[in-house]
Amino acid sequence: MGRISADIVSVMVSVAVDKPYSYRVPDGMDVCRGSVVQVPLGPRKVMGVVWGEPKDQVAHNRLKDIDLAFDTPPLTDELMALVDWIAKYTLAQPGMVLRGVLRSPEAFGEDKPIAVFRFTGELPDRMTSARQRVIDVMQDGFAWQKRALVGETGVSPSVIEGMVKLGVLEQSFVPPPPIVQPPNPDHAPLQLNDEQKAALELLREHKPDEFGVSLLDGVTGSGKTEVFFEAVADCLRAGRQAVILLPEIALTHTFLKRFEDRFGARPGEWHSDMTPVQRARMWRSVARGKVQAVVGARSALFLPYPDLGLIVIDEEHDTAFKQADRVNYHARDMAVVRAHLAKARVILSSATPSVESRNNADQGRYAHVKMLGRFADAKMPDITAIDMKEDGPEKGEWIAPKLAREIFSALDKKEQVLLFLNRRGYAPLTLCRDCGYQYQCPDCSAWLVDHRFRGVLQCHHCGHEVQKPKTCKECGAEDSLIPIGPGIERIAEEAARRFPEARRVILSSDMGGIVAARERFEEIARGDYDLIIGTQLVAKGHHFPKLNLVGVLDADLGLAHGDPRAAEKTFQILTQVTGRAGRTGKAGRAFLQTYVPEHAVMQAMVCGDREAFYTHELRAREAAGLPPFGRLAALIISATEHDVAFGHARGLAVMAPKAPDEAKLKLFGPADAPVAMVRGRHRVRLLVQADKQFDLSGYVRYWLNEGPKVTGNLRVQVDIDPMSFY
DNA sequence: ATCGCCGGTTGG
DNA sequence: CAACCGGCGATA
Repeated sequence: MGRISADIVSVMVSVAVDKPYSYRVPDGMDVCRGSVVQVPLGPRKVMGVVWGEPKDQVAHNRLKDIDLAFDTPPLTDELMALVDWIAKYTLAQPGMVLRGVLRSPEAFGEDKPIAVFRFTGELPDRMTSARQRVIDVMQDGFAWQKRALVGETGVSPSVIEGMVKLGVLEQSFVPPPPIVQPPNPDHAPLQLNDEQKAALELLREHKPDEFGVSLLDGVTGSGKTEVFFEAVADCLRAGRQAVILLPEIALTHTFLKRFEDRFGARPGEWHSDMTPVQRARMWRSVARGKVQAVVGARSALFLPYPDLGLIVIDEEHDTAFKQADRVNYHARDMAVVRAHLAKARVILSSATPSVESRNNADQGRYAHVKMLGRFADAKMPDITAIDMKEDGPEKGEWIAPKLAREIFSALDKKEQVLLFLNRRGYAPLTLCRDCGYQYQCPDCSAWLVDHRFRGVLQCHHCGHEVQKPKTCKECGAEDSLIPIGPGIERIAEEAARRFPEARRVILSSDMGGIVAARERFEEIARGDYDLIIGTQLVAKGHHFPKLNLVGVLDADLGLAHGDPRAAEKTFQILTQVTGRAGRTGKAGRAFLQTYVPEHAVMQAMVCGDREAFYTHELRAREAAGLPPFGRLAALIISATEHDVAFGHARGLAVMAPKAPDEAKLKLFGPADAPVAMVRGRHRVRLLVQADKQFDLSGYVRYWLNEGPKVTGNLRVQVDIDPMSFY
């Protein structure tokens, strides 16, 4: 459309409405498709984007004027098409998807000029020592910011103001410096080994201005980052922007430093602990083409790059890329969509690719770039399974004797040891020895987890907490509560008892947030600790060069549950966590405590045979028609009354439209969800399975439109391509 | 008669 | 999504 001559346009507002609204363009305002505007909507003002010509006729007296058009480049057709595509695919309202693009309303102000001071050459009538010091540092003739000047000279700000009044200094305003310096693709190219060179050549088979996806499938320590940095350099040389998406927790100072070392400038950063002002500046700078490379968490995918050329998804298998609230999207899949629209390239990097990506590579849809680490100094860890049925720990202990012996010997040799247990708190269940009462969350079907450090029992689904009672709240018995099963705090307690000499640290996501966790990672890498006791968090952390022994206390994780991805998740986390051992030069060792040593996942781990795992898992998925060979959609119907939720779900089930035979449509449920109640809402689940080719989004949309009306406190959540099944 | 809460509707 | 509107039960 370009320049719009019509005086009425359609505007997508960043509110949960399902289609664009019409607005009048006031005289003298200039807008085009993609213009970011503010419009009145009912009693308030909201952000929106001019989506095109008006589609529907709106009565003239109801039309309102656009308030203002922001001074920012219009959104590209590519980004607008992405919003439409995601809305259609995930069944979210397009306005809500747009909200993820226009993250901060502040983004559209101007950059504030900054005040600087210069020495005029005039001397004050009365010289003081403070004034002299200021003049001394300003002899260089450069402009100084007040803050810097105060820091340099130690004088108070009022001295500077006084010197301005006397005409000794003059104040002026300059535009703020760019948010980042441009990265230089040729700053410090890395020395690649033969395997890395070969991988880079394969990546380069995709032309820089065409769509293409590569799976960079390389074992831990094979040097994938260096390889995709070179692909980023190629993209920058072609004059297009590149973005690297990381799971939030992996977005550390260390990663940014590596980028800076390679490109001579920091990348644009985008993550959750930026202030709104930083966010606004970054958004604006990206939109104006002043940022060539961004490193960020999942939402960095939605920044307004003028000409995006490369998207790297590091740790592509990580479930953190799936957003589970508001709009249900998987950043990895949406990256492929965006790249398709932008004629850009995608690199999916992982040591444990998702089964989906692996299958796409096997089928030739993605280029499969393998790095098996034969040329790097990385050695595969030597993994042993400990059969808990035969060689389990003593009663009241969780560390098997064999593992304990290994820990002693590693500590003797001054090697770091990691004990991994994916369970926060002290004990997952508390019960009364006298009456048998199990402490349960009042609002969820879940046990309350004993968090002994804080003295509370906590629900891990809704966060509900109670002080741990002295007497049983059911029978009143004193000191009768006993912890059942281990959590990370209990392992720490056992470790303190058995390895008192070791310098120990606990790492868990409920202990201080992302920033604290990153600090701990750096201390660990420096060697400040001998024994690291951690949850999932440590698997995603950074490289620990001094770590040589890993003990996985419960390798079975969620294998027993009905989650179709349980085996994959277990394989990925075990590979990651055992891969923490012995990364520099020599092979580390890992021990898996398991009740099912014969399970395919354990066998693949022990034999170091990742291919065996993928072959086995792909075969199992194909036989069951599960992703990537079939498609799934999950519907969670919830309400405060169980019967209401269940009744609605049953109503939906009987109304399910017929699909053609080749769709291979199967409907499961309704059934209570595995976690049947969360935050006081009963949850009932419907699961739809269909052929890979079938338009499942379209089917579900039609179904919900035709089905019974959602009223009262009923809620129907749709999750296309669900990743978890709780 | 009035207040406050809830659920449902609307917004151009 | 957020504001508003109307209905209804609790309250003065």
